[in-house]
Amino acid sequence: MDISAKTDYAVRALLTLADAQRTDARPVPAEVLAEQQDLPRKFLEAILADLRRAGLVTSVRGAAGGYRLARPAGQILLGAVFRAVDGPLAEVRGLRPHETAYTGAAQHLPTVWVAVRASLRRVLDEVSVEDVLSGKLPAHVRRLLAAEDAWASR
Amino acid sequence: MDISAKTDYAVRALLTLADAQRTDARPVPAEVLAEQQDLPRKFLEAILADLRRAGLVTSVRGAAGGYRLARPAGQILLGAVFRAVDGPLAEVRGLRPHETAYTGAAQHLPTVWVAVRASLRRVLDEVSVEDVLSGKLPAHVRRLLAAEDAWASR
DNA sequence: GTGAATCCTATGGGTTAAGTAGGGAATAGT
DNA sequence: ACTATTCCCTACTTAACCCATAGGATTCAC
Repeated sequence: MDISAKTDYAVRALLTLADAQRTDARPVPAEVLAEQQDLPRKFLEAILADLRRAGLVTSVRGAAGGYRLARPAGQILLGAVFRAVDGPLAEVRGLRPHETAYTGAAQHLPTVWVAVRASLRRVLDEVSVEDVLSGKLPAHVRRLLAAEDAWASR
Repeated sequence: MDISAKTDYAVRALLTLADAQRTDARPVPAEVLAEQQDLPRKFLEAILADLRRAGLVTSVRGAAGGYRLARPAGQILLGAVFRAVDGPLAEVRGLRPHETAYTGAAQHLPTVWVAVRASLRRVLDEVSVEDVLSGKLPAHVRRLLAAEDAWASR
């Protein structure tokens, strides 16, 4: 699982947007988002375009323009952000996990790939931008973090 | 999460190897593994070299040579296979999840990345080659698969 | 109309993924 | 000793992708 710079930037931009909207309803220019999280502005623009096409943000053109969350931060799931900028959560050689097929000793492998995807969904489709902003993650996610070596390398 | 062809091939080769060893102790040539799972032979050779360096298989050179599992299939975890051929399970812009650092609204983001990694570990570091071969996955993995839409796209 | 901002298309450089090619080194069977 | 088999190693290729950047066209508040 390589979380791309694109996805990382997208989440950070949305967090910054969510934070700004708590005190100010005006749209936030890409330039400001880029500054606050130290992101390359032109690249960020392309990412915001993806997020707009996916319906996660809305944009306002012209002077005093910028970006807004398309809905409350609590209703924007990280899974949606991943899919918007990087496509499906899990793929195996370009196939969706449930589309893979094998013969012989590898017969049951699709089950494993589907389980991998399901475990990603359990995190990404149940954590919202609001959750991350406030640091209050769902209980079952906190339970994952409680594993003794969750913060250690392997 | 893109599961690479390399990783896919590695797991399939190990499954085939485990299967063969249930009835025959002789080492299995790369050519045979390639045939049985329809993998490009030369590419597979490179992958088997990774697995050998990681201590997952042993090799025997010369006529009547081939590959063997370095230990019982029940003691080879998928996580080890992933790491052997593709490096760390999760990375963010080239960093390990626990090494990421952010300011401002993204403060709590490392927690999320660590949770993502933890959830992958819960599957990959608890399922062995033997489990996949027999189709008998651990209970908590089967529970993931029981989610109503585990097999559906999103 | 002017300046601020998004939107669109094109482009580039570097890295990686996936696979190929060719031959050297070891070994079992004869 | 010879031969066929098989692993081992280095180098190469080809295409795709990732991470941007450039330059302008369009929209809009004032």
